[in-house]
Amino acid sequence: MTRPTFHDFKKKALRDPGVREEYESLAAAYHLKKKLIGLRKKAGLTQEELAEKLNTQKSNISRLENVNSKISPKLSTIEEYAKAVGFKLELDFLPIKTLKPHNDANSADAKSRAAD
Amino acid sequence: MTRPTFHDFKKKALRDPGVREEYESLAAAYHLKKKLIGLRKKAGLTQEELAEKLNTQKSNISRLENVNSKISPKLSTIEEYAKAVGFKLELDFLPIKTLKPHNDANSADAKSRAAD
DNA sequence: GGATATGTTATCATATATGATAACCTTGTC
DNA sequence: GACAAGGTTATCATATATGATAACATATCC
Repeated sequence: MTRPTFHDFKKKALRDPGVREEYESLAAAYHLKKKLIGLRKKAGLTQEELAEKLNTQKSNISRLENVNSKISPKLSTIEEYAKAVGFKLELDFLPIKTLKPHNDANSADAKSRAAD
Repeated sequence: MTRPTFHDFKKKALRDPGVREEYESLAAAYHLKKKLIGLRKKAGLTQEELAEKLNTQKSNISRLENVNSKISPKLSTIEEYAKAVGFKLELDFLPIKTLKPHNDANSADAKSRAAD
């Protein structure tokens, strides 16, 4: 694959505190939905086709993907969506960085990554 | 009642090919709850203390963490929990290895992922 | 224009997560 | 035994995600 993975991008981007801040804010709401759309299209599926795989309606897929909708989906919904488009959802818990006045070269952030 | 350990659960689940399909999500759910408990304890909080930080009741925290509960929490619930114990939730989508139609009895599929 | 494909929005019904209260169970301490 | 701390379970009320149907909007193609 020529494109950098999300992990690669993330790793690099998070080194920059400015980028990190934006990343954090986007992560929750906006990023997920764009991510889902991207995965679905990568799988070559329309909303209607995906809806059929998930035994639901295209309007519900639209609502899930729509940035304007304020819903916070259930975990299982995202998991099923991911599986239907060929991906597995993984949850990572990253320690919240308490910004110290000066931080050394090797921040312990990535090391103390708390996910499996 | 006695709660099943993860190994008990895994053995039982993998023994029956019929539940193989379900294994991923169930294991993920089991893992999540264990993960949450670990993070809370690492933060040095009791269920009651965490409940207070989240403006809710300890019984609700228990329900969320309890393996026996069949709920699939909202993403926002997990996010808020994580934040309250000092972590940030990140979602990653990992491509599912597409298996060849060669499915004999001991496919290593679930095995490789189940390793912890 | 008419038709098709894709996605959106509105609305209602239903399922389920969460809030809240109370009772209960262990374990430990006195 | 009495008590407290930490966690569990049951139950009800409420909030909200999801299921379902229909109408609408835009393209695109004939």
